[in-house]
Amino acid sequence: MFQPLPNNPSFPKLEGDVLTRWKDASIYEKSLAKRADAERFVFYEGPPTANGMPHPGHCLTRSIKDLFPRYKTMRGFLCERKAGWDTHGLPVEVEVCKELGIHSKEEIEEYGVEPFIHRCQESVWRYMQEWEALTERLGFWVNLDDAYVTYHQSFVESVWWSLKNLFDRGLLYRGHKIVWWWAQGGTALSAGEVGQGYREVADPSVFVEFPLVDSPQESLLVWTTTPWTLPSNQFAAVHEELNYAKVRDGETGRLLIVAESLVEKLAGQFKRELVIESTCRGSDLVGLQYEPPFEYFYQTQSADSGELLDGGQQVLQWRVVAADFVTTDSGTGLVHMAPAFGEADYEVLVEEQQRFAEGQGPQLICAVGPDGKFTEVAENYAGRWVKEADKDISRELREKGRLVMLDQYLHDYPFCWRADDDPLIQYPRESWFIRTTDFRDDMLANNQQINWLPGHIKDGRFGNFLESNVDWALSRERFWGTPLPVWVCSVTGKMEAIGAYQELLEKDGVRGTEVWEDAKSANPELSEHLKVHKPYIDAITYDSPFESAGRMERVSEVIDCWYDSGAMPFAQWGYPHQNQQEFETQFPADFISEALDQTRGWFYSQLAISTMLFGKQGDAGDSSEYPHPYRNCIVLGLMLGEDGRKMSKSKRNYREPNEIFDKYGADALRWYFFANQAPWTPIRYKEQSIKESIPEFLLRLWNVFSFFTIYANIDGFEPEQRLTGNAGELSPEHLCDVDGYRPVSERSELDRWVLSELQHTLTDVVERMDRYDNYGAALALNEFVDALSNWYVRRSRDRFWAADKTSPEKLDAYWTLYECLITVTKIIAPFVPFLSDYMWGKLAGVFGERVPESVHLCDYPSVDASRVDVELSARMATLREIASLGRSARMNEKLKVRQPLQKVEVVLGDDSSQQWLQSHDALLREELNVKQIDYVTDADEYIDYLIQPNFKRLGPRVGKLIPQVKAVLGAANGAQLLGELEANGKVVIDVAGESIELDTEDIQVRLQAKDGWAAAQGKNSVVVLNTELTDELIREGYARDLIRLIQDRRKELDCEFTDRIQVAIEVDSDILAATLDEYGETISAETLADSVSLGVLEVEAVERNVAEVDIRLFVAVSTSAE
RNA sequence: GGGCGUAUAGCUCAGUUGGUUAGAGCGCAUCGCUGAUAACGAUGAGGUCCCAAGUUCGAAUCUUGGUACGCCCA
Repeated sequence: MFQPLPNNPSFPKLEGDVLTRWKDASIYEKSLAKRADAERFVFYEGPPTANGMPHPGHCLTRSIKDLFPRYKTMRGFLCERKAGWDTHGLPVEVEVCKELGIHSKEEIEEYGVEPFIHRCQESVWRYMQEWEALTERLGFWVNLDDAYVTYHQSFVESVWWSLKNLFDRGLLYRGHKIVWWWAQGGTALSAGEVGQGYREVADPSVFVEFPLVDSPQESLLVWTTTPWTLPSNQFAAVHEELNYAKVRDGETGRLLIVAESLVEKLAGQFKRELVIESTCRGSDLVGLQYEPPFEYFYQTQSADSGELLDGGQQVLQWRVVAADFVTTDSGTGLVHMAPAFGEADYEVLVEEQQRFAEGQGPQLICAVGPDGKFTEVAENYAGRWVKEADKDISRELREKGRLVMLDQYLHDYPFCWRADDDPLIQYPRESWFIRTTDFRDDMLANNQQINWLPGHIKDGRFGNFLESNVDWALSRERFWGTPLPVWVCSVTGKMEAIGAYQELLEKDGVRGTEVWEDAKSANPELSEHLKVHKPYIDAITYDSPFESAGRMERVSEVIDCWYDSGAMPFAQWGYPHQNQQEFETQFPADFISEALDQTRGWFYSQLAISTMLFGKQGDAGDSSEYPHPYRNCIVLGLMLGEDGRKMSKSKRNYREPNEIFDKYGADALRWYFFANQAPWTPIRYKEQSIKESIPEFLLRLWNVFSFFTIYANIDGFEPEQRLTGNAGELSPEHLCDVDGYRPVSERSELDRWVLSELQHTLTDVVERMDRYDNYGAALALNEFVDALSNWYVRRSRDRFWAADKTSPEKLDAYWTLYECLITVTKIIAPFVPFLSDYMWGKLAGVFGERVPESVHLCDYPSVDASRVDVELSARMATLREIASLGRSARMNEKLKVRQPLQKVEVVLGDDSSQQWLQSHDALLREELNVKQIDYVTDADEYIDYLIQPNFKRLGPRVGKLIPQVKAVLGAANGAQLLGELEANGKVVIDVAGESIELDTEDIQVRLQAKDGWAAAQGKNSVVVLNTELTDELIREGYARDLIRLIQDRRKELDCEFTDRIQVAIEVDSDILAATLDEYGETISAETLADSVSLGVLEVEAVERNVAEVDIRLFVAVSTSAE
């Protein structure tokens, strides 16, 4: 016997019970053990960081990350799921700084790097419990006990190994990077931090003349909003393709060179006449030398020149160069270049350097120190904060006669998010780079083989990003990160990279290890992993192999934490120092998924590192075939709040995951994620939508499930008694020998239909899930559950309620529904793992140990194509369409279903199903409440046959004639044409002088009900009602009205359904009185009434209305059930 | 400024290689059911498929150009 179900299911509670069972019985571990020898499906966990609270976006990624591994496991693969944690980086440091109430790097150093690092390491786990709780509550099966952690020694050493590999191949180098620099704090800010600090300010807007060396009365006119960068000017840039004009300044009489298209605009701005004297191309200007606005560098370097690679000499700087980014949107079409203070400017410098022979090109000049103040070189401004010097610089330029115009310019400019008043400046810092640009083509080739979902990522966002690849700026001048494993010789400056801690210890003359040992003995609690971190690792030095007097000391930087995460495919195993085999069997990943924001993050870092190490040019592995390290990648959309805007704690525009779990449950949330939209569309996280996934799917399934258990128990349907021995996984092959389980072919059509639909659904789901299309799969499932509930169960009620508990038909119904439920339970297991396992527990649990203890230990049902009956499916669809059309026609005629009708006539577009439909008359009669159904072939009376060409078929054949074919067919006598077609198998029509032969496939028939009939038309059929009502039919209708009113009243009176009642009706209507007379028995039987009479009872009367006649209804409860 | 994406019913979203009646859920209206019942079902109203031009016999779908919004980058 099945365990009775609670009346009102509480999904959250049920999920709690399931979770407990999973944990107590180690179901996850068993699911892996079962596949121990199976083919692998490799999944990589993109490590989240546990020093922030998990939010709804993480629920989405974790749901998707759970769905496919569960699915693949049930499909027979071994899918290990190693968790991981991203633990390094600036966000951790910032958290700790907040705690300590400090900001700048200096303050951290004052506080002490050592205690600071200790705090970072502790802080990393701050929200660990919340993360673990959420992971578990959501049903994300992942091995948290064996998680990889990016600060762990083994992980760090793997990263070192990879960096040493790159270093040894000459792919790691030092260069400059222009960063957003917080001068007061002495630190660079990440893009994210910079983005937070933009605000609108007014900066000076200056137009400055750069007189040409060879023609001092002519000047280049440039524009800048940062006058303080002018002393560090090195070039002026033009666009080669633009037209430039020499204009006479009406006020000074000087010649200015500006973009031609801007002359008018500038004249207006300067409020002076600018007369064009001549024009030229930008390319004509390239190479011209000019005099920069300040002398500081010019006075000593103006004559410096170098040897060009393609021969000849050229002056190094203060000349015009070409650059593509020059536009005429603002400014003058000529751009002042100070490579120290702009990334684009710096790139120009690098390009220029590359034109010269090694060591001969222009060097970066910079008149500003890291503190944001002018250095000694800028004589009169030395020691002044750059922004504050803007005014004086402008004044000096005016005095020199170089300033054409000074104005104010409103724009957005970044400030430090930690110190509102400090504007950031762009500033060059020395930095380590990885030469990823050498691998651009390899990465592109690798990318081409990746299956991206959605597909546009490949050649869109991600492909474009790879196309415009620049070298990876790897180093960070920070504290909590993987130390860059490069040691420098104190004498020669030569360097080498170290690939493991042990390797370091084995160096000659190694010293400094005691710093860690002392710290550890002073505080034995310290994590061993810290010894590979700052400051301990910095203390370790060794004898230089390059110079006997030299010592090797580590460079001070740590690395970008994106490198850590990108290294996880091998670093999670500590490869190659250990676990070689684990790495090899778990590389590359079959499946990963993260949100769109990881395009330049984890998706890139993984691809880049893998391509460099294991790709065609790599030497670290067996240059596996592309793609690696991941084959399929679902890129999730961003998650938005209730209002469609960014989720924001302060706006409170979203619900906390825990609140959702408590109110609706994890399955509701998961189903909402899987079944509401393609996963890559930006998802609106709305409580209402999550709530709605319950009645839409979960509850509907639950109701079928509940219906089954109730009646199975009433009827004593006990599958566990009928099946002896091992029950397998209750698949068809195990059920087929069971007592009372008839072969499907012997069962009723409805049974065969629903089982066919089930198979069809399964086929669809498998096919879609294999393509990583969870949305399509969920839609198919939803449709099946709807069909099961609203057609199969509804149409099978009679059999479930039949008195004969042992009839084969009744048993068929139970076995069919049981099988459907069992199979659905398995199919939905990866989607809604809680409800499915709960259902498994109830439905299969009756077999005790003869079946797997959890649905998650089952195989995914296997597709049995022989059970799919396409014809039956189509016929049933037509039947359902007819039923629906009948209801629609009644609605239009305002003939409610309670009113019986004598007859409907059904016209079929295609009569091949007619016989079959006729054999289901009873069903249709009941659905439509009619006495008789006629199938009509000659239906000219009711309908027009609209004949249309089959466009898809005929289009290619007749091309331009299609409109005329359509017209000819439309004008033809449809019935006649069809008759001819039927008789000859073809018709010939004349169109524009050509005869075209058409067969049945070439046309499509549409039925159009004629006016004046109570008819409704569908795709395949038309249903015409006979609306003529006899007194007899009317009385029958009234009887049903009365029954309903009485039932309503019973409900109002809170009757138990076994309560007997007495009914009296007071009415002034002959026909109603006659109805009562005629149908008294029926009414009594339907309403459990002991008596039904005309008149009154000594109880409260209710006013009601039947057929627009007022009645007073008396219902008295005569006995109560025990 | 560049790249990518999105725009379809009141709301949230589907729409399969272009095929002539564009779908679902929610909401709304009407009706039904009352032995799955604090549920459920049916039917219906509701659409210039953002705009414009083009390709085509035929465009929500393809092309181009706009507009709006989002994300990434500068």
